[in-house]
Amino acid sequence: MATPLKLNNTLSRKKEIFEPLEAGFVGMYVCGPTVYNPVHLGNCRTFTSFDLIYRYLMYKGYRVRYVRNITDVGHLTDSGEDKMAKEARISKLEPMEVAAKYANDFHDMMRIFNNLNPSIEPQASGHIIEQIEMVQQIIDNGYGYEVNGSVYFDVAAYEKDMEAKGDNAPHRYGALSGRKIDELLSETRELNSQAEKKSPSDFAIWMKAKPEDLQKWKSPWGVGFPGWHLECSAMSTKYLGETFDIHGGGNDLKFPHHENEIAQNVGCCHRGGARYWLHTNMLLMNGRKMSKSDGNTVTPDQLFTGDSPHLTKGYSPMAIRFFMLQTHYSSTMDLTDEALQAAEKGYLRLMEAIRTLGKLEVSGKAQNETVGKELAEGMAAAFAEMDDDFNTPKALARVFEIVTKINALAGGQLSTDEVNPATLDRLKTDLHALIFDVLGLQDEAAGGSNAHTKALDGVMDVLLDIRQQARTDKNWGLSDQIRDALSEAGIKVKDGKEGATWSV
RNA sequence: GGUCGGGUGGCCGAGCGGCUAGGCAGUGGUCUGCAAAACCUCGUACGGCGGUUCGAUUCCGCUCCCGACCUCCA
Repeated sequence: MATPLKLNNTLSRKKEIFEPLEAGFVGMYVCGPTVYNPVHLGNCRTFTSFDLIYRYLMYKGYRVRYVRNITDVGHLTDSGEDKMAKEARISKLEPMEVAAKYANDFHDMMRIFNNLNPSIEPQASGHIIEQIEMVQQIIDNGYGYEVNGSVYFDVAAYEKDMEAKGDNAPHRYGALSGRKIDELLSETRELNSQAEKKSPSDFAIWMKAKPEDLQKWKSPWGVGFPGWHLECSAMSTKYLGETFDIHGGGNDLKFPHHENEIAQNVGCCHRGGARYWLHTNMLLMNGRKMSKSDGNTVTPDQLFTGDSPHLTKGYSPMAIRFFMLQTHYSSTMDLTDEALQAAEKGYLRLMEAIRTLGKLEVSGKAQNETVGKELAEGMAAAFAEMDDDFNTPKALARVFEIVTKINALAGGQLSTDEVNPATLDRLKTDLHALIFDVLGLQDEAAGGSNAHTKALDGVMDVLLDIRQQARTDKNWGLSDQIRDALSEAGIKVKDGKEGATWSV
């Protein structure tokens, strides 16, 4: 650990040095998807961001427990219907079938983007008992009240106690999202249960079920279901404890979801849950919000196939992942066809350079090893950028400076005498670790070791030998014919100083 | 309307009180039978108007525009 890991804590709005509760261990909770429809591309970006954070924490040597939930109950639409139930009704499925269908879809997409599985992936409907207990505890602590079988969180009562603790109490309601409690209290909102609540800013932690509701459980307050927000408080507490290290999620969840989560945690356990909050920013397309209603949207599958009016072609999952990595997780990211093309080329150049590095041999005969030192410094700088709030765009910038040097060594513009073999080995190890283990990229063009790729290697050797003979004989017609025909077949031939190489 | 975050060269996108981001595209070269690739070179950008400062793209104020949340959405 050359430099300390710093991260931007959205709770304090400051960049802070990360110190886990228990040395060597990290507990991280990330709000997962509500599984009522196919995964949104924005979801992919959010979870890819946390994947990289997860990977980097592990690279730093931490043992990480990464909890990412699946919400399958309690999340209501604006008309007050449960999202799961609505989809179940429309598609004539059991709510659990809806959950399974879209959870599977979600997992498939996570795998395609090479996101690691979390350590634990709890589902809200599987933690009803924990949620009921939490509601009870909140009531017992004086922050919840029951009306007609529903239970609401009493924001005013909560805030009064927090205020009494002093102005700097970190868990005052609104502290995370920058909301002013007075404004929230005076806001009038058209919610279904408005009449039952003492105040508009109160929110349901347990909701009475209507007869037609499909997902409902018995509770001390009658048959009902837990409120959205509660599942995250209950499950993070269960698996990570009343206080844990990192809580993440999309920017749009800051309010009310995360604000309410903190209130529930404190309201139940007198502790606020996470010490560091991380929020990822939104994905735009062509400078505007992705929105189904005006057609300014694209699905992950469309992105792969290119089947969209917004795209000129399809892009591979790793090109897209690389594209995401070129933007900091906390910045809005603008998806455009042009930007994707640029990212794809950059990704391919990076992969090519890593393959070149694998074949590179150096002598280290020169005394000073000047180039070797630059390579080592560049690599250290890249990791230092990762330590600075997971700054992947800057880390990649350092990597591309290394890429140029690798190519120059291979092309003869830089002398291989200037790099020691040990330095080169170290570079190979570190670069692999950063690109594949931490950033989670994969070399899509790298051949496997199966019989077909071996056979292709053999065929290519034969063809390139024939072409080389033709070139020696100055038979340009034949050599160009081979090159053009291979190009047609999707194989690029590149003539280098030490013979030709090829790539798919 | 309220709260918050942005507006950077042709495109995307980092960053910062004075010193090269990086990728892609473009310029001119080197290499090559040609081409591609690779390498070298160049480009002097920070929405507008003021202010603070020896000096601001970077700090402050105002203004315009965009986005997020407040209301379903990562």
